[in-house]
Amino acid sequence: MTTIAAVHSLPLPPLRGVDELIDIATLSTYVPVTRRRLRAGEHLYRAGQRFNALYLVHAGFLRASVSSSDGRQQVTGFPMRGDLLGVEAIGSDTHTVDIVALDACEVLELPYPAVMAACAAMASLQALVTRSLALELRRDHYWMLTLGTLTAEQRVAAFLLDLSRRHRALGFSACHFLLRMSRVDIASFLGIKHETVTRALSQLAARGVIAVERREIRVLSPDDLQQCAEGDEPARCAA
Amino acid sequence: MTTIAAVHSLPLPPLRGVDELIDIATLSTYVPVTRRRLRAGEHLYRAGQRFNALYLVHAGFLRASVSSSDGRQQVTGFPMRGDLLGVEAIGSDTHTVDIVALDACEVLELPYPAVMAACAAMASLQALVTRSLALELRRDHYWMLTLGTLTAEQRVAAFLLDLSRRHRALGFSACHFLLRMSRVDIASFLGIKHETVTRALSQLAARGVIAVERREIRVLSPDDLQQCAEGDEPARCAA
DNA sequence: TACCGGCAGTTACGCATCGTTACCGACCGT
DNA sequence: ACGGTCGGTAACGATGCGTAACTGCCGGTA
Repeated sequence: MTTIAAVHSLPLPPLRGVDELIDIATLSTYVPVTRRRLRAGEHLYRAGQRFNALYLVHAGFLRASVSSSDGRQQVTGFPMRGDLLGVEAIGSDTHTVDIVALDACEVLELPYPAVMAACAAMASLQALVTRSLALELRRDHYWMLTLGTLTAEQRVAAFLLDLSRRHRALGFSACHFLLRMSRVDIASFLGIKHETVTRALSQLAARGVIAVERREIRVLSPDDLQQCAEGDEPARCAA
Repeated sequence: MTTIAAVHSLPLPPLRGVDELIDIATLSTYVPVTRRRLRAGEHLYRAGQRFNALYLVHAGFLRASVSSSDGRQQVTGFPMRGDLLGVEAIGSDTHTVDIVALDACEVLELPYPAVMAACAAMASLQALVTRSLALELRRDHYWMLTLGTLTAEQRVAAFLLDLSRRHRALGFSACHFLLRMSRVDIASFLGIKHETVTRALSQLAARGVIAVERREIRVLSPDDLQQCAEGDEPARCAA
């Protein structure tokens, strides 16, 4: 009621204009863009390190996480091609997030003072950075909603659905892909335990919604998966 | 080990430079700042509405929330003086968040195209907006960590601690304040049920850490509260 | 190639935390 | 005085956690 329920299109697309940003950045004489390769397990940067560059993911999959002084750790996302990393450190002098490559990655390093200087000269670049920041914020809101209101199995379904869509947006198959991250990583991201992730995957597989073989996922019925990721029970047979 | 555990100072301070931004904005001939008053329960804006301004909270307390098409709702924060609202809509043409006043509020409305135009002319204003965005992102990361790794009671303790610190940062008392939001709001924010919030508050009160009388909170022992909000059990007597 | 150790993943079982339901009291505005 | 909303408490039960054992894959090594 009231005006219209808040239906912001939730499964947010990755940053548009990746190539646009690449063009802008590389064409700019202000910004000396360097290409950096990472092997699986290698850190792009760690929390506490001095912040002096933004990074645009060009290929590969990564994991972002934060941790507290008492040792707790929380995965906050799984960046892939098109995502701009490091923006959360703007205004701080050190990073607050750990970024680690899950497989072979290639990122473009944009030295920070230079980027900001270029932003002052190029409104389009500034807009791109700001929009990237805002997009990230909306993405976080989506996951807060998901983690705050859904059960363990629904979270896993929502996670797969998100991965599926992001893969499609990058030109990969939406119904057959590889999980680059471990069960533990998924569990941390979703705020549950890794056994529960396994249980949920098995459950979804048992219902024929997906097929799982270790890290290989096949989405057999996207509609059912969508159903599983939503608020209410998907199949209430007899009650 | 490695470099040093990721200990980014977590209970993040509210945006510094509130008055700075006010000055910049009001002094600017580009931005026609208008003051807007809200009564308790009134919306500043709703998800789906056209995005055409940022808002700087000057006085009062508000509640931010997102919701999904299937009716789920999640409180994402409780903005107060110094917070810049609407930034998450940058790059979108409609809002994705609901903002409602919890008591009498006063906000400064900064028409959006004008602000961005002013940003182009004033690097300091641009920096302020960008930093505000990044700060919000780090705040979200902190709450993801808190909600993902702590038990219900620890979350409530962390919530009180955060409120306490924000009050102090604004010049209010850190050990005696009023909850402007209902138990249901707190529960939604923390990803638990309102009865559990009540239980946790009662439990903390029983231990003498705080005193609760409806919405009136007294922090009797800040250190113990801090202890309760941290990873491990605060008091392991015999085991 | 064959062996072996280690890690990731899976499954089962018992249990604790938190959700559910219900009821009651306090405060608010009309 | 009244009804409604909000808050507090308690009993019950289910979701998901902890532990533990087992499997299979992959690395190294001889």
